Amino acid sequence: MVTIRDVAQASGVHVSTVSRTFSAPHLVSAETRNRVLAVAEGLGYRPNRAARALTTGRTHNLGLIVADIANPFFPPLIKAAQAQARERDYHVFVADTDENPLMEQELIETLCKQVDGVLLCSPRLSNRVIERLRAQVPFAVVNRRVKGLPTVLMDVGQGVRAAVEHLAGLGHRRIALLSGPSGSWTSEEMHATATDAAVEAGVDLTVLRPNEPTEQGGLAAAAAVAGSGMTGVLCHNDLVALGLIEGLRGRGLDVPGDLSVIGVDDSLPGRLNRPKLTTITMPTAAAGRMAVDLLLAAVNAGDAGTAALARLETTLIVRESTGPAVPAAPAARLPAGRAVR
Amino acid sequence: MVTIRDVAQASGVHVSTVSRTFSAPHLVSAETRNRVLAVAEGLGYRPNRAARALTTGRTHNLGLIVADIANPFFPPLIKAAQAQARERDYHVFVADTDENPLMEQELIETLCKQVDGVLLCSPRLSNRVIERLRAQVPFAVVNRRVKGLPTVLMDVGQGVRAAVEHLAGLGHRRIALLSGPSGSWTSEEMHATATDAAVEAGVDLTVLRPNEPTEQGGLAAAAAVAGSGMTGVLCHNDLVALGLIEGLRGRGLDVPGDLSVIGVDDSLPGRLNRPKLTTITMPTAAAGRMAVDLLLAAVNAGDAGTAALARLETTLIVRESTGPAVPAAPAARLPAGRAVR
DNA sequence: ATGAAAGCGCTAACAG
DNA sequence: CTGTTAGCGCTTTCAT
Repeated sequence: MVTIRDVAQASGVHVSTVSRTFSAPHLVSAETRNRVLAVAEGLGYRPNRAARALTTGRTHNLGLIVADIANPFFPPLIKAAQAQARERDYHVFVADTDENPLMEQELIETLCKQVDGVLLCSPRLSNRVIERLRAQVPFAVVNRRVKGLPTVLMDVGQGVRAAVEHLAGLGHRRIALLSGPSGSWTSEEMHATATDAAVEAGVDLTVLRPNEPTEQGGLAAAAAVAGSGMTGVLCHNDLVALGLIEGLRGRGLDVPGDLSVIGVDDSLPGRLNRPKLTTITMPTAAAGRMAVDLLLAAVNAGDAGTAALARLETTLIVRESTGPAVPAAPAARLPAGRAVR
Repeated sequence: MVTIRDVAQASGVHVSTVSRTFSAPHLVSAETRNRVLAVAEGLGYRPNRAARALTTGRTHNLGLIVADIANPFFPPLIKAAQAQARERDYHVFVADTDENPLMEQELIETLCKQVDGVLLCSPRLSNRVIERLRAQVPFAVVNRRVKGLPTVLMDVGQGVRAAVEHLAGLGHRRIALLSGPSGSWTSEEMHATATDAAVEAGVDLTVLRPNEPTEQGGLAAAAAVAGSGMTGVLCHNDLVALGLIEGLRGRGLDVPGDLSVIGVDDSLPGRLNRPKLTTITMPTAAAGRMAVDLLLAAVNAGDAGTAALARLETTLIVRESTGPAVPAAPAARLPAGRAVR
């Protein structure tokens, strides 16, 4: 292993000069700097960040904790966060908690010594625990409100409102919300906004909860939806929507012919599905970048700065899984298109 | 920050005793050990891994480098690798190269000082460079053959052979291989095996290459496939297959009615698609676990051990995107089902 | 602008 | 079994 000492020796200067060449180049004469740089290059020298961390207290590492790497919601976020971090000369540890709060806590505690900050994505941990842990290491949070922490929220409410209006506009009078796990900020937000929007649009909303946030959850919910008279369904995410469509199909129901289904995430499976899923985009990549920047800002500000809160817009993308309502029961048949409102 | 020194002071022993309590407990009397442990617990002491690394030379970190986190092939592998690593008390840096070899090299070089080993997944780097870099840090490789390096191969050949036989059995006489980027081990392997298998099965194989390994690549290839007389297509991965199906559909061609399409990966989008994609499973999770274990073995053996090579089996999963061949041209109509062989 | 020296948190011989 | 000491690679005063 080639160290700062080797470089110093080979270029005939003291170690501190080499150190400065890398961490405070302006304090070194151009001539010396170039010589040192050349020698370092030749020797293949790379600063040891761990050793540097020991003196500076800065590891230049970040921790990124997610519930489930394999959930298609996360990869774009991870990718963006990791890219943004590297842009800022940070490396990132990625850890998966398997949706387990204890694992999450354990992870934070073992990771915190090697990172300058931790990014929590849709954490399952209680706010209480997060607030306690926060003494150990700076946090930033995605899709969760924790008092005083830098936060990035993907404002699913906007999209939900648009989705409800879209369904109402297509003549759907009875709609369902297939809610996700309770305790999730996104779930609560969806629930609250959908309830409001339904009242405003004059449609009837039934909340079915909680559902596994997976294809299985959607599949299982098909039983409750089919034959219930509800013709429009807003699902917790694309996976649930896809599962629901599958389950409905198994019961001889067509989407969008018989029912309209909307997902959330704008994930790859939804885009590739037939019918292409009408969905609410979650700006996951932007959230990842943003969160890294807020986290880094918090890290560099110490406890000084006020915690930033970024709300990212979501929008409804209308594709093929929604269409005009077809009354299931002998109800008044409405003209196709915008019947209500 | 609470250090080993604080614990030593508070429990009335010397720092080295505290150190031993954590890194070599058997060298400390039960009584002392318990006292130290209790004090440490009370103070919330956590060993600083970076500092430890400085003396031991072991960081207990691993680097995991992939071409594209958002490609659905990788997340299950990342998840499994990361879980396995944690099981062994290792943390993992995850980095995305954006399919860029230079980025890959740069990443390896900056990461290598903070990790005990690097896991390269489907690397885009040339073997020459990898072999040079290997002096810096131990490697393990997934889906690439590099002389002397611990390797995990997902033996796509088995699946490809089965796929070709499956198509032949369904009466397809002219089949296409939508190959991926050249230089990829998996691509080459698919190419070689498909060629062999086609000869053995007595079918005509046309290789279309190279294609972007994405939905777009498949979509673009639809033009070349439609009306070519080829009725069975084996694609580089599920995404390509899905794109192809989409493109075919746009040209009024039905899958599996008019053509049969097979993917590779058994990814989520393929499972959720209609028709459900016939595909070759890639045991990505197993590969991730395995690769971590081989890497750790290499790390602990120094340069001693012989480089292990693990070949993981792949198998064909027949779902809905393949069916009996329907001769496009006035060829002899064969009985449905297994017509050939 | 550069050198000297101390020290970050921890481990690893070596004594005792 | 425990204390002493030196040092990992690097940064950072403080001198010069």
